[in-house]
Amino acid sequence: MPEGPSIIILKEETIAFKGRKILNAEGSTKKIDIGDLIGQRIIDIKTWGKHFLICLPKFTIRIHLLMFGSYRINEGKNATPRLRLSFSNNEELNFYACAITRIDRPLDEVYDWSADVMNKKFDTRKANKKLKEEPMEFICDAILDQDIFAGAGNIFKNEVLFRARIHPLSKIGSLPDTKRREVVKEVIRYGKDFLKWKKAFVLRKHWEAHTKKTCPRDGNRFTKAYLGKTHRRTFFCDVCQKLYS
DNA sequence: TGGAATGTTGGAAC
DNA sequence: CGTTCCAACATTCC
Repeated sequence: MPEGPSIIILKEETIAFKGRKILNAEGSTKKIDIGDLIGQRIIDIKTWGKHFLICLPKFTIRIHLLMFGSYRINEGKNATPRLRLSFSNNEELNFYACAITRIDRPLDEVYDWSADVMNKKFDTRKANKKLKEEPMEFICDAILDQDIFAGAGNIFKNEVLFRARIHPLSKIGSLPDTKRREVVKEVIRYGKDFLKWKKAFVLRKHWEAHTKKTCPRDGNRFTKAYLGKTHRRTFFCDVCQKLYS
């Protein structure tokens, strides 16, 4: 479900609930006091990276779908929702297997919108600067760093490195300037492609590296390895993806 | 059918 | 005290 573009789709599907009053709230979440939501009006719906944000007058509900989270709009499914919001006209929002937290501070204090790869305010120069400040980091870790690329996930990582022809264990500090900038550019470009393809239900069809066995460029067998700080699965071509070390 | 996967967190270990 | 490591969580698919 959940890399940045999927959360954009979630927002588009729920933005009509902006202005609606929550008539009832229930669910199995223990991280927030659900009773506080009842009677509140949704004043906005926002996203930051993989965070889905339901803004109420005095606080915000943050929903993170993690790896397995899901949602249903105006219907349920055969599972206990972590959070269900009910509205007039029998309309409802259901969220399952997600992490829910409450944010009491102003969102502009909590979030740097210019780090969100799906936000038009994303600041390419800042991202480049942050990358430069971590020369010893592997590039595969940097792409997953939500402080630099909020919303980018493991699919982004594999696809972006393939597009830029960079080996995942390249050190940031060893990348030529043009290559480092290319990474930033490709993250944003892949975000747009991801959103477009996901909406058309053809995301997987367009994977060039993620889960793939052979390189579409040269036919070489992809390497699959669990790399970086978080040991996430990484697919890459030893032939065409250059190691900068 | 056991294992793995688009992810994060919190606490233990050092 | 900072950093690193890992278990835990939870659902779906092959």
